[in-house]
Amino acid sequence: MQHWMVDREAIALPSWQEAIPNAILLRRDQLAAISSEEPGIFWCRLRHGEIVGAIFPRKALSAGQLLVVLADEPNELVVSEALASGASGCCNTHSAPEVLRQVALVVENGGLWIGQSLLRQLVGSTSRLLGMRLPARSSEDCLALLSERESQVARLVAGGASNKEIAAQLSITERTVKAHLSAVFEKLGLRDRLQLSLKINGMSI
Amino acid sequence: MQHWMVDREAIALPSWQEAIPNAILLRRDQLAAISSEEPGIFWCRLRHGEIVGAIFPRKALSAGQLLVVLADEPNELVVSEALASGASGCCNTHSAPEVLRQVALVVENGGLWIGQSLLRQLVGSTSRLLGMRLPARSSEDCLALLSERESQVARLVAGGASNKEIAAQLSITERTVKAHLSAVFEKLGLRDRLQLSLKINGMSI
DNA sequence: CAGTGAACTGTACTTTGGTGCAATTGCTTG
DNA sequence: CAAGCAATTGCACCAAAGTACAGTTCACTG
Repeated sequence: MQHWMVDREAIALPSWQEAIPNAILLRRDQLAAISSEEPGIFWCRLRHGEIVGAIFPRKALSAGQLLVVLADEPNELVVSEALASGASGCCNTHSAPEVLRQVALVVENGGLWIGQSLLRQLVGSTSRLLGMRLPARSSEDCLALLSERESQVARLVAGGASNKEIAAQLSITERTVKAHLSAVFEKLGLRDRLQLSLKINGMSI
Repeated sequence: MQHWMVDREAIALPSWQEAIPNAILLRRDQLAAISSEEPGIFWCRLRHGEIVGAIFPRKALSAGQLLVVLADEPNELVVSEALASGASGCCNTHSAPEVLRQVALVVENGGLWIGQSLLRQLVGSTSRLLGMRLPARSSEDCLALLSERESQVARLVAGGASNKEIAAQLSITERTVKAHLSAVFEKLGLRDRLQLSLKINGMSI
């Protein structure tokens, strides 16, 4: 997988080079010139006071291209803004090489990565501010009609999983997943998994 | 590093055994008997409605001992409570072995681990509370990539329609609907109509 | 005019999803 | 204990979804 290091001054830190030796270093103004559709990860350094949305519009990313923000001064707001701008991760500019490699691993596999201290901040503020649940979802009502297992399967379907994935996740056969799903469709009066997804996610009756 | 699997019933899932074959399985009531100072990771399964604080007080952990919560029904509140109770990670009870190994790796190195979907929930709620908008590309951004006809088909799919229904609606062949959909999947990097629905409706990715 | 791209369609194929019928296990409750 | 329900799985079958390859038409543009 290709890695691009994007910096205002095109200055690569030693830790970056150690973590990802074969990364391509770019200045921001060279970014437009890269019209490649090649899948890979853009590591974008954010200096003091900058925000991602302004210098790396999310439409600049093709399918299969990911964005990780390296923040000089990481904090709650930077992380939120980065994630909202389509980044798959946000960590400190001066993170150790092992950490950067870890981030790459997680992000490549479709995960989100947030540094430990930042995560604690996020969790902390969420806990403090949350107090109670916001959405009295309609999903609660229909999930209540289902058995425990049916409910698990239904939620996984609602998240976009295939029968094969659900089977692997729950360590059961694909046939069993189908059995549970048929029961769910019957109980909720639905036609297929797409309608189930809409129901669980509160997008329809 | 030692691993302890702690469960109310001392039932080990196959995925756990595959991920960490040499873990020691414990019932919760056997926990007190373990007065070891040995460094390691406690994997504590949380069943429905349970909270960590009640069954695994943080003072039970010695220095060098870490706690990871395996939640049967992971959600925002469970994660918040787990992290607040001193856990270093929280993921789904039925996570795949590769995921569990990934978690172990991160946690052993002093990191915090939260599953991708949970993290998105956390970030989402934080963003909402901070007045930001996470799904900035819910409909418009990704629909902008599509042609007029592709966009129509995509919206109908997002509403739960089948190919046959879409064909009837637009007075074209079912084959043409499939052609448009394949183009949409290609452009947006999606796998099937369910993922498209989630994307259009701003429920995911 | 030549080239391009969107829209449209066909044949044929593979994969995934969903159902019907049947059977086993284990736990719970009258 | 018997009855019932939840969970599990197999086999077979059909329908729906999705892909590969190929082709036409039409409008627009350099």
